[in-house]
Amino acid sequence: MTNGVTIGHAIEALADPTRRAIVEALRAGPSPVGALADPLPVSRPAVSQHLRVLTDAGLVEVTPQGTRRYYRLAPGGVDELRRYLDKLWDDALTAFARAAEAEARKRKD
Amino acid sequence: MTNGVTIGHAIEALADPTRRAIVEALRAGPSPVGALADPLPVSRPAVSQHLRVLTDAGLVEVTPQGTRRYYRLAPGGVDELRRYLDKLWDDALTAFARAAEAEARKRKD
DNA sequence: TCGAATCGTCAGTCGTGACTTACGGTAAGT
DNA sequence: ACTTACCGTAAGTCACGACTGACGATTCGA
Repeated sequence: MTNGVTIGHAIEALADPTRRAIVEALRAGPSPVGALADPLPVSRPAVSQHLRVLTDAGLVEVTPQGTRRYYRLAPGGVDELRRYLDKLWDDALTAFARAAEAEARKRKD
Repeated sequence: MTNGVTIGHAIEALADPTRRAIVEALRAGPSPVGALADPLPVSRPAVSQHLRVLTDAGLVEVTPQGTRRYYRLAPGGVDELRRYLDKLWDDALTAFARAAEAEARKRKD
């Protein structure tokens, strides 16, 4: 798993409540920093730092446009996390099935 | 979104590297605490505390058996997180498509 | 019944990261 | 050119959580 670090970064990025709020806001579409910070209970520099973390994690992307920078969700980064959890869910189910089968076999004697 | 708190707990639980290592180990099947702590670079009490967090998040479940307690992945908890990311991915894609369409329309005049 | 094994909890330490204020830099409008 | 708006970065503070060591509880085997 060579990209496990990246997945770790993505999960750790989404772990912070403020960062999740930013991501939630970006679900509606691209937005500049000020508009993101406005409804949030933290300062604008704090949002800038969070956006930095989200960008490094590959979850958001930027497009400078005049004096403001529009941030948007990066489908690729989200997809990577999604695949990871899909695989984890698969393993959880097979482990569950295997345990159930072992239980049934033990009950039979 | 009444269960947003639970999802937050699940993501925050998976944010810790040690906790992710525990989850990775549980992918193979149920395991007692000692066997989980053995290959890890932390003490057994630390693993116990991590399992407590994972249990509260609904990601793992316990089955006491004699003096030892077998922990296993909880497919339901993982599935909840999976659904959340699926939806997020969906929104990211539609926002992306909408932005592309707007760009195309702007380019046309 | 007595020792050994397995585990959860408690109290305390310590590093990490989220936050604020202040500052500098860049682009648009007048 | 000068002002205004928007933004990233730096330095410093502070709370939270990950970890350890010690202790008590429970269960099984001798």
